Amino acid sequence: MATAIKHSRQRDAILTMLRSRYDHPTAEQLYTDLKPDFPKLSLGTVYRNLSLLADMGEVIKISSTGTSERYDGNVGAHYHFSCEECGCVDDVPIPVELKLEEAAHKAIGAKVNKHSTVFYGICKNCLKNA
Amino acid sequence: MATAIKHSRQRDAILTMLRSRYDHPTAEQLYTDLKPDFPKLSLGTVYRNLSLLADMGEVIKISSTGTSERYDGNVGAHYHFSCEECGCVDDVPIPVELKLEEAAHKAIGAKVNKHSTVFYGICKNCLKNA
DNA sequence: TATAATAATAGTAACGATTATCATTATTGA
DNA sequence: TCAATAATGATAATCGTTACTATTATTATA
Repeated sequence: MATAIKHSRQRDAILTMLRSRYDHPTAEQLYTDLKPDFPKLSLGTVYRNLSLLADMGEVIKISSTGTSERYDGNVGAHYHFSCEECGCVDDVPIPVELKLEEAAHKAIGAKVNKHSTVFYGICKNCLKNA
Repeated sequence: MATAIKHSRQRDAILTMLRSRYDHPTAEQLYTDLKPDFPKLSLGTVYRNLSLLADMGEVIKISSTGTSERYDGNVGAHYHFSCEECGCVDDVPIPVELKLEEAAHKAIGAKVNKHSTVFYGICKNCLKNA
């Protein structure tokens, strides 16, 4: 039988924090920001819970050009923008073209579960400072 | 002044091989497949040239969920599909929605240079074997 | 064609993000 | 309260990628 999942204050805190912010933090950033509340928190615990939450569909992992993965507590379909200058990742509030998934399915015969779109360029802030 | 670029048989071979195949190989795969022709080839050389070629716009780096980056010799705008079962990455031959870039620009005020879309699901082969 | 200047390579060490290990702690059901 | 066991914290290990450096290959010039 599947292993039962037990509650954990750390996991709750990770999910709560992810849902309360919109900067799509890395595991390291979450670790740093949760440290004050959990002085004994371990980075491994953050990673372990993030992948657990991702498996459970509570969290989304954002893979973009750059070193580390970022996480998002908003699991609804939406787009992201990644700044090539400062590395920030923002949400892009425009309607998601879900019909592309159907088109992709027809084109290659695969079962398409989701799609991920990341826009790349220079963010508003970096444009201003240039 | 900028450092001049000298020819290199290795770089040519990497680019030629990338352009001749459609499986979006990793640096490691390219290294393995080029080894017979270049017995002294170094993995570092493959990485160095891939990022050089990417900077020159001759090659595209595909970031998807999974461990290593994949590379594509087709630099035209197109979509990719990543199989959650076998890990293969295929092209998705459907028209690219370039107007999304304009919509993204209007929505967040950023300068949008490009966008990358990856579909996720189960590929045709894996569906057949299931 | 030989030579000098220097970019690129091969080999290897270093690095950083992520995962695995394991003794200890926290959660949960009885 | 207690027993069973999942989760943690601390740390080691892994793996993809980058950096370093002596040697080799390329290229322009004499």
